Amino acid sequence: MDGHDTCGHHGHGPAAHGPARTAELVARAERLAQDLGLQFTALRRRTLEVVAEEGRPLGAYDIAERLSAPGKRVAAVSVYRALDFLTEHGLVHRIASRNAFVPCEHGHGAGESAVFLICRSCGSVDETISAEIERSLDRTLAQAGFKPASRIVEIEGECGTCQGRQEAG
Amino acid sequence: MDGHDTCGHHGHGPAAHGPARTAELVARAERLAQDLGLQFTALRRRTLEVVAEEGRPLGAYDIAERLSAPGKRVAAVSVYRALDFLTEHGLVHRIASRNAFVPCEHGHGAGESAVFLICRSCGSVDETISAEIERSLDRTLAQAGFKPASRIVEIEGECGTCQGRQEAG
DNA sequence: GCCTTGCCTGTTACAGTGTAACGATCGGCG
DNA sequence: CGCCGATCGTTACACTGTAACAGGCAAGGC
Ligand SMILES: [Zn+2]
Ligand SMILES: [Zn+2]
Ligand SMILES: [Zn+2]
Ligand SMILES: [Zn+2]
Repeated sequence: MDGHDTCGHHGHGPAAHGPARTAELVARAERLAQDLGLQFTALRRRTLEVVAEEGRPLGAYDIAERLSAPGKRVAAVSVYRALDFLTEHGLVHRIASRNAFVPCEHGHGAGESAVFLICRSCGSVDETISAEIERSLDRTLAQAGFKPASRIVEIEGECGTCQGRQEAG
Repeated sequence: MDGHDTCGHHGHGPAAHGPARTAELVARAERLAQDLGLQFTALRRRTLEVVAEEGRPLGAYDIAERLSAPGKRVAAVSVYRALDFLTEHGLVHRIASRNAFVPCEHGHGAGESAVFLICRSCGSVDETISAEIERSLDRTLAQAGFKPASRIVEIEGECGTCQGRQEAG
């Protein structure tokens, strides 16, 4: 019953989606690993937490920097491998137009594809699911005789919060 | 009356869209430059021709290589600038998921956004326009209070030609 | 216990993508 | 001529992503 709630703040600050969302995602990852016999390792967990706690798309090198400590440096290549795992299982999504990653906000199956609304002003990314868009796409693909495997739908523009801000300012 | 004709071959070979399509695109560019008082320079023209004559998405560095002659090397940065011009005016499109560029096949206005069907087997890219998808997207965006500026819709999968090929082979 | 196997991670090196900055060139205009 | 704007050449650099190889570690068979 949440739909596309957008959380009301849109990431105007580092607080992001909060620890609640993060814990939810981690729990989902643990269930998933349990069920499929996969390893939800410490690196994968920390990578997921970093992505989930940031309120905007993060590059792999940014993630590596956040995971690194003065004595313990995490190389970007390790982050890429963790991100491969997380994206394959739908825990994070890659934003192709930004070369960056965001946490999944919906727990959708592999069949449902998401629409990403990317704000040019504040950099927030909102993930929504629309059955109507799915149907339109499926119809067009069937008509063209094209068998889809993965879908990328990314809209750049201005989110509701930033529109109000500009009008008021 | 062409719609999404797909040309029947889907780029299975270097012949691409043929010189006819290329000339058509160049003519469109010249009209556009004439009307808006822009400069359709030699570099921009040659870049457009290279992209149009290839039957698959080309990277900027590939384009630079094709434009270079033994004594005259074209740097990638120049190609990027030419591509900026061409994409801004809808003559070529950038495929975000491939970091590559394809010629526009439709002459659509800035308002109409395209759907790109990218075949994983043969690498061809088919550009289609669907008013139905546009409407679905607009409705979803309006509902979310999001003001769109540009849209990216890229579907990866298998084109009709390659499906038939695999069944038959 | 010990060895093998598979998976994950660390490390290095490298290829590919994209941009910033500066200077030269060219054409239009007073 | 001198100025100005746009384009282009050149260099240098930052960012993104992958290949290849070595070490660690847990599980399972002997
Ligand atoms: Zn998701
Ligand atoms: Zn915003
Ligand atoms: Zn087009
Ligand atoms: Zn194909």
